[in-house]
Amino acid sequence: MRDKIYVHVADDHKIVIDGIIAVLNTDKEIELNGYSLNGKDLIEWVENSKNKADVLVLDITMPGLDGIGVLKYFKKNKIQQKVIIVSSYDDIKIVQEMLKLGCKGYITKNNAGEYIIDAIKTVSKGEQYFSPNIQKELFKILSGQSGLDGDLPDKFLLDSLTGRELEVLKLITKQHSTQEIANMLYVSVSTIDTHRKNLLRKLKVKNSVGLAMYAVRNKIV
Amino acid sequence: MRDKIYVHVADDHKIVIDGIIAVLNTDKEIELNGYSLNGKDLIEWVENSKNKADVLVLDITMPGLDGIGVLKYFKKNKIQQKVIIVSSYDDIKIVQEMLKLGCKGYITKNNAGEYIIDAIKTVSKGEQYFSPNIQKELFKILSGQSGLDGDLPDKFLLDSLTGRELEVLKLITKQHSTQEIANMLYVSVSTIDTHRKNLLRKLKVKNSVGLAMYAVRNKIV
DNA sequence: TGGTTTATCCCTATTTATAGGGATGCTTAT
DNA sequence: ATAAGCATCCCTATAAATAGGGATAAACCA
Repeated sequence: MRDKIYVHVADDHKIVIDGIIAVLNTDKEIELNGYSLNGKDLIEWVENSKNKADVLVLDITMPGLDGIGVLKYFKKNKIQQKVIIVSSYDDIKIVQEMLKLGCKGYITKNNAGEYIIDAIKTVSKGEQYFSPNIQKELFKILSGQSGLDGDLPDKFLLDSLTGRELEVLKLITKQHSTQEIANMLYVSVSTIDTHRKNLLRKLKVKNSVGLAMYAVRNKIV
Repeated sequence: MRDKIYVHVADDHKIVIDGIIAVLNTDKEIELNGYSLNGKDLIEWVENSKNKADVLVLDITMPGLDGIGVLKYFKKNKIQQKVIIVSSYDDIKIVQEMLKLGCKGYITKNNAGEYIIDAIKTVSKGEQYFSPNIQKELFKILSGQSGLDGDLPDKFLLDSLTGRELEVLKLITKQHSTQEIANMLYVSVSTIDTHRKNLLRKLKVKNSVGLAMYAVRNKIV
């Protein structure tokens, strides 16, 4: 067993990585073992580094392949990695989603600095770690005070869209009519109508303007 | 004149502040003079600190009162503060908007660490500073390579909208129908129809989705 | 004062979008 | 193997948006 805990960090904002590095440097047991600015680089690093990191610290939101995508990749390819999610979201449903995907720890960005060292040490021992505010939420669930029947935030609605729906959504944001989209995709107007209907339902918006707003706010376009 | 440059940072994510602090600590000329986690706290600090900071470093997106709101407050109350915006957005129109509101520097988050010290030193001397990627965009604008042969930049289109049209545009982006908007503004459907018609013409877009895209891209919403 | 803009309203007509419903092959996952 | 999800298509209706046109009172500014 190594005497140090090797950590790899991934976040699309370099300044956040700088912050994490600054915090991690205060602890002599923890050693930073490189960082990645997006999910693709991270996976490449993991695949090529022969598992040189004990713990991965990931942001959820990254351009291209994000934290969710990385966890999915790990799950699919049966890669055993201890992952701590650092996220802006303090929504308990997202935490659950991440846990399902196999992450071992979850801390929110607003108090990451305080708890990240604890999180890394705990997770490296094979245990789970959640920052206190998340723990509080988890406790609410266990004690039956939750609102688990509520809605998931936008980011997770996006996951529920099929490839075709996403394609149609993009064309809608380009101001194309249903007829035009049907022509472009060589299908009937009915088909696009159905796709749009499903989009409205899934994204819980009222009309095509809502679809456009959703798309632009979630950086689909 | 003081021998050090005093800096105050505001960002809703503590970890980002940690990152900025870590970077600023590498320079002995710069001294951190507190931080705020939201716009309200920042303004309070500025009002009560008798201008003890030479430069303010602000995130655009913060809960409650954000960077934009802070700049507007400064402008309205004629508070002279050198503000550097640190933002995730690299959209030139947002930069323009910030400049109009009186900010002196603009750097993107993805390379904030690299340029923030330069930015602070430059701005503290009374000059403006933009990170290289933003400079590049600005240069494109100035050299007329930004686009389009004949079309006015969005910013000028925006100026041509009347107050009422802007109001209607905002309600459209909130997914309200013409009928609903008419009820809200206590006017007839015909009136809103006319406003929408004029919006489509002035902004040169095809439909309400186009209006929404315009609005969100120009930070109207 | 006279011209311009703004906000308001109306008409006709066509096209598009929204809201239900149901149905059928085809692939994917358990 | 059988259930679930996906992409495709159809039907009936109504609501809403788009595209022309024109009109008027009030406010604004030169």
